Amino acid sequence: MKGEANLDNLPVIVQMDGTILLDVHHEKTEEARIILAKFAELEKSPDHFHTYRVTSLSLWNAASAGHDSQEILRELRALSRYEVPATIQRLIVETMDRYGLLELHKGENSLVLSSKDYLVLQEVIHHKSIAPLVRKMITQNEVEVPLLSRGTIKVALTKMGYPVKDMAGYAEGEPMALMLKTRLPSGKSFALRDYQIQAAEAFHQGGGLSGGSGVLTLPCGAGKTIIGLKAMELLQMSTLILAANVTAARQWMKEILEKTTLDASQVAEYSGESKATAPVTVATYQIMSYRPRGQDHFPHLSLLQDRNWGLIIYDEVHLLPAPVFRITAEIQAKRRLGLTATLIREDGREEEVFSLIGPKKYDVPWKVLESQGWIATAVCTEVRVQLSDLERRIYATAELREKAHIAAVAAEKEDVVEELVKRHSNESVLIIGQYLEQLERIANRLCVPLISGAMKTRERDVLYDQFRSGEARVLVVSKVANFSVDLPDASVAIQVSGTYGSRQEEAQRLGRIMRPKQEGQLAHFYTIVTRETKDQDFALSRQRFLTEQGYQYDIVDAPELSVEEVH
DNA sequence: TAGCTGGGAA
DNA sequence: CATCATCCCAGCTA
Repeated sequence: MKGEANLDNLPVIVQMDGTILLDVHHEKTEEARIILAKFAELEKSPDHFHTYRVTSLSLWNAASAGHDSQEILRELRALSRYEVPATIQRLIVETMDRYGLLELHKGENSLVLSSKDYLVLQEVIHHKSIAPLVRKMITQNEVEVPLLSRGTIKVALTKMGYPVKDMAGYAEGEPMALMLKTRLPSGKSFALRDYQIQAAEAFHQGGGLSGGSGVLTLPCGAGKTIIGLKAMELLQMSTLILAANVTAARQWMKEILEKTTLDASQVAEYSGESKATAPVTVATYQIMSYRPRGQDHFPHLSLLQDRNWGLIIYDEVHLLPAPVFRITAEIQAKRRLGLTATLIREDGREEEVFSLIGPKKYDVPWKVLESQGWIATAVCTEVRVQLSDLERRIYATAELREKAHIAAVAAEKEDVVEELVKRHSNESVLIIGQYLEQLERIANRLCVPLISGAMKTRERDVLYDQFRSGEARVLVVSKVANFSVDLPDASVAIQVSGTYGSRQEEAQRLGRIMRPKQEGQLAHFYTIVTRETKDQDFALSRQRFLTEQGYQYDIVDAPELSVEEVH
């Protein structure tokens, strides 16, 4: 397996079982990564070869984003060291070509499920999950399905491997005139970036048919809100926006008032605090999924149907809770836009996002935005520490569930934090972790403030302001860092511990330092990991998403940290 | 009526 | 795999 590096070699090896190996030490690695990201998911990222896997979903998303199977094959062949196995070529072509084999159209007071290939249609309508939904045959190639089954049938068809292209169109919502401003209240001129326009148009194109529902995946800091506003401008219809928390909801309202011609009377917040509605209403996921104790209905969920929305925006669609999925299945005639930095859900319900919100319409790899200067160039480093002898003894005898905790709060991590803060003595530093006791110790040792969930919003704001102005250079933050939109940007982030293997958490945290820096200045992301423990497994799993996006982690052992670094 | 606190959910 | 978040509501005070 040792790379007898012949420079003419190519970086990719496609194996018989459908996994794809990527040689990490090859001049074409970065180029290959961008291509693989279109249609494959990164599975493992050990030191020398990264493993990708093509899944049905990754291929259908690729198909939906406008790539065709021949293009994918051509690019894959051009990167492959050996011939791509015929079975894998066939798998890619067959899976991708299945997307669009079935279509859903609008009929008279019903839906029409059709296929060019009547055998495929026969096969699916006799399946036990589909058969009860079929009302009658129309022709050999078409069957009638009730309007109300639109969501159910899409989920069922995806599950059985035949994703249907939904061409049944949308209900026109209540009209609402708005335009994006070209000059902001501050006096600054305002224009969308090319990729923002492309993303909004990728969502909208096809107008009433295939366009109008789908997901856009863009890095943190790429301006997802602005793309949402552009979609609203393209549609000119009343809009319901669902956000992950109240702060994010208010951020949307602020941006709408600042960047569009809508005024305050046309924008409302629907949350625990305010139950207002308006042509543009912003609500939280939590209020949608609120259920009084002991009852089985969701009193606020009807907001989705109460008004004649022309568009529903699902911000951070990877966080969408189960009840909202359920109701979304019932409102498939409404246009839906999902926005996220990652399609990964830690609960594995990616298929439902695909079926019910829509397939992926557009994405930009982080590295591409980095090369265009829209986000900072980040250097990721994994620093490995060891348990002390005492800790090791405790670890050895601890119960499985205790082990992760012990490894995560290893004392040596705190030395490393101090060292890193010293090294970046002229930069703003965020120290992010999960265990409060550990964070408290770090804050005390460095004499810097700690922000945790227990701290009142008002107090947090004071500290955020000090951090922004440079009065405070270092902040220690708990999981609030994962959600708080108000958390100021920094140029260095140090992660001391994280949730199990949450990939999206890692992405959020890196996002904290992604705002473009002054000429030539780099952003630094450190993650501190305890060697030979659970901590290391978790770290690997967390890093998968960013590796997929083209980031590489340099691995450094803690004692060597003080050695002069070359950057 | 606003503002705080505590419980419960997932 | 447990922990720490968040949000929503009810109930209290003034």
